[in-house]
Amino acid sequence: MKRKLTQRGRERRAQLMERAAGLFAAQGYHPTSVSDVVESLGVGKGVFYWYFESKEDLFKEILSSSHHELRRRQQAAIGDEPDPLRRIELGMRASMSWFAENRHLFNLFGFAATEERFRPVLRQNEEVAVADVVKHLKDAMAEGHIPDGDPAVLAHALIGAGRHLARTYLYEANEPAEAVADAAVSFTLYGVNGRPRG
Amino acid sequence: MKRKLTQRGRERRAQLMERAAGLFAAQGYHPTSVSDVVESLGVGKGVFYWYFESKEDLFKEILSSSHHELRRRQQAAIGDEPDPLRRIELGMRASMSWFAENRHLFNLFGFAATEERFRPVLRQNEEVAVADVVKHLKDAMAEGHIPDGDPAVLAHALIGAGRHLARTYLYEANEPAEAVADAAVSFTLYGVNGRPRG
Amino acid sequence: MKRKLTQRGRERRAQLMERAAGLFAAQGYHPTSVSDVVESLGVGKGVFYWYFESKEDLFKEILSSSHHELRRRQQAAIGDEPDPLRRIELGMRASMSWFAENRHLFNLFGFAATEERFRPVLRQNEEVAVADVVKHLKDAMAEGHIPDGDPAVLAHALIGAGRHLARTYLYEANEPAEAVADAAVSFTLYGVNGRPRG
Amino acid sequence: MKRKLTQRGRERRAQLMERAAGLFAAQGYHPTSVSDVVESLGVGKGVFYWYFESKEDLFKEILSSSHHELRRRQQAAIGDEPDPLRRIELGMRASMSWFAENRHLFNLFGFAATEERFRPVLRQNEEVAVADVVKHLKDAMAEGHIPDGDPAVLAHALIGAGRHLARTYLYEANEPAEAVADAAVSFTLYGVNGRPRG
DNA sequence: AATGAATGAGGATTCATTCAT
DNA sequence: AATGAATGAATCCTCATTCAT
Repeated sequence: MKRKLTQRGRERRAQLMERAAGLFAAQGYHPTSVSDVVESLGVGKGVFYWYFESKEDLFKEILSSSHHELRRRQQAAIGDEPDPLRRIELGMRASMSWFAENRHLFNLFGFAATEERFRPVLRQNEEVAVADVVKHLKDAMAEGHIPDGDPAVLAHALIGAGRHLARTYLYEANEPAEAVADAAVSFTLYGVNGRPRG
Repeated sequence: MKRKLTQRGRERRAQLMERAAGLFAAQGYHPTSVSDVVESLGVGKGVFYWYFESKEDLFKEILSSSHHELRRRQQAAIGDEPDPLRRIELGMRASMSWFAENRHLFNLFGFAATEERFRPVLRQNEEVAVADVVKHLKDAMAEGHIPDGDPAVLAHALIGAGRHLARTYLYEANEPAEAVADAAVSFTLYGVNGRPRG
Repeated sequence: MKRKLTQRGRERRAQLMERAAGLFAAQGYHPTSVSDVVESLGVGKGVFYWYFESKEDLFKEILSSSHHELRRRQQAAIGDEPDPLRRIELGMRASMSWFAENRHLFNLFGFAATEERFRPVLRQNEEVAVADVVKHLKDAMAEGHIPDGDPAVLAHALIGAGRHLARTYLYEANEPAEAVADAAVSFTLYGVNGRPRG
Repeated sequence: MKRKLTQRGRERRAQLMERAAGLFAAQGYHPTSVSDVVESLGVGKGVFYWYFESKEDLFKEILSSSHHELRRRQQAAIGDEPDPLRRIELGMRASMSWFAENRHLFNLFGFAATEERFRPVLRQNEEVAVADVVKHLKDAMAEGHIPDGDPAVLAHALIGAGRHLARTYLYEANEPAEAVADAAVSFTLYGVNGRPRG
């Protein structure tokens, strides 16, 4: 598959993904047909299969490319900040603002978890995310900012907490991203340190 | 619809629901066909439509009847316990053990949230659950066990926390129900009281 | 099949036929299910198959028994009237009043003509009706009331005209039966004689 | 729906309609399945739903497009004939020859009258037909060719008579179209004038 | 790159009919 | 005579995918 795409081709592809993500989130993956997607863009069906191997493939692409995008946001926010705990905070804030802008994706990830064939993508996203955080945590430990411990467990907890807060307060309760980010950061660092810093 | 069912009929119906719930949880709602369900029971396709109006109807039935069952478990556990906080604790423990036995339902509820037509059922379940807890909380406030506050907010928090812990530790991490129940109870009462009791 | 039926049995059977005729006329033969019929009477499905071999059989029964009923009405009206032309007139008037009372059957006969399997019943009804009229016409010719001619052709014309007038004015235009009968009788005798009797 | 069709597409669509009309007429609407139609053309099932929304939709299309075709025939026959009574005659003759070529449609229209959902289409066809004739009748009255009267009533009578003659003599008795047309025209003009023109 | 057309397996649902009680 | 339950073929329709142009 892997076509070489022109600029225009890349735009078309992105357009299809975005439209599909919106429809999947609104109506569900299965209730949304490939026809729905292409018709809503006013193009023929061939277009779809020019850019994607299958509907399933498209969905997986959405899942992983969303994660890529989120990660780019985190990295941009972190820049070359030297303090590892501060890097974690910046990443968390960036994530929260991205979640806020992409609330509809919660449904997609929620759905993906219910079918076996999509779980591998979720797992892979997860691994990448954990590895990122683990890196900062190890640095923090090495530099003595936080007590030693299993960085993977901490990373999972941290990510899980952030995601849960996002889902609960951004998606379900519609709170402002700023406030949720504050809560997440505070909880995160508390948790990481084991107790409030005096 | 509303048929008069004999004993045998009620059993068949329950059997269909249980089998369908299992398949839906394992493969997803859409990928599971009505044929899958009836064939796995070795009965004709008509049987399904004798007991349910549609596949959608069956799924809604599963959602709400699961909630009914959970609630029966809570009520049985609570009995006529007079202390309202203790009632909450008993309810939480009962829920946790039910969650442990019905881990597969997490997938169903997760999926239900992704399609508009199923959300009303979820909302209704939620309302009932909240009302139950609110009752106990009001009693606890009236009797001076906990400070006054908005009982609905507390109830939501309590239920949300319990459900999240269950999903995280029972479903994803496979911890023993007992341990998770302890954590949930402790967290719950902390939260309710605003601080640890000395 | 041919069961020996008790009085109650005959009533049940008649009740089923009447209800079915009503539903068939209102919704169409195919869109009306056997379940519709029995449910609308609040009885089980077994009842239906106790009295009729099949849905098709029931419909044929309705067609031919309706015709029987009409014929009984005609014969009762004719009694032992000696004048053959008067017998035709009385038969026509009786038919018209029966048509008026059973307007809904037009739909059934109209439908029956569209499916091959029901046409034989219609044809048989037709033959009986024609034979009846032919008898009177032959008498009228023998007695010199009308000129000789092919009585079968005349009978067909006569029946066709009557039926068309009934459909047009009773069913579609909702005219009173009396008036339509007058028109039919007048037309009929005109036609038979070739010109008005001075 | 409303697709843009290529030449080939329009042909396919017409082919489907013609084949379906034939099968519906021969076997009845309900006994003819969508599979029957597509299989008899050796095409896939999806083709049907590419061109029609549903079986019901197709049937309605047949009903109204048949009427359109008949009307086109009438208009072609009438051309720019200036005499309104002559226009009616030409229309009647054209209709009769079209009826003769499309005898099978009698069954379809007969069936359509037996189910509520199809009656609106029949009614609409009727209205158009009546309006056409009314126009000519009004002209004829204005020009003094026929006495004043309610043109709608006359139009209904005229159409009804023509249709009945067609059904009786073309469809049931298989007479030649010419002869039936003569009879219809003669009857029609007699009727319109109230008596033969000297 | 893109379109209209076509495929055909698969899915939900209906329903005439039969069966056990 | 009658009921609730069961059967399973048949039906309409959908839709991911492919093809010809």
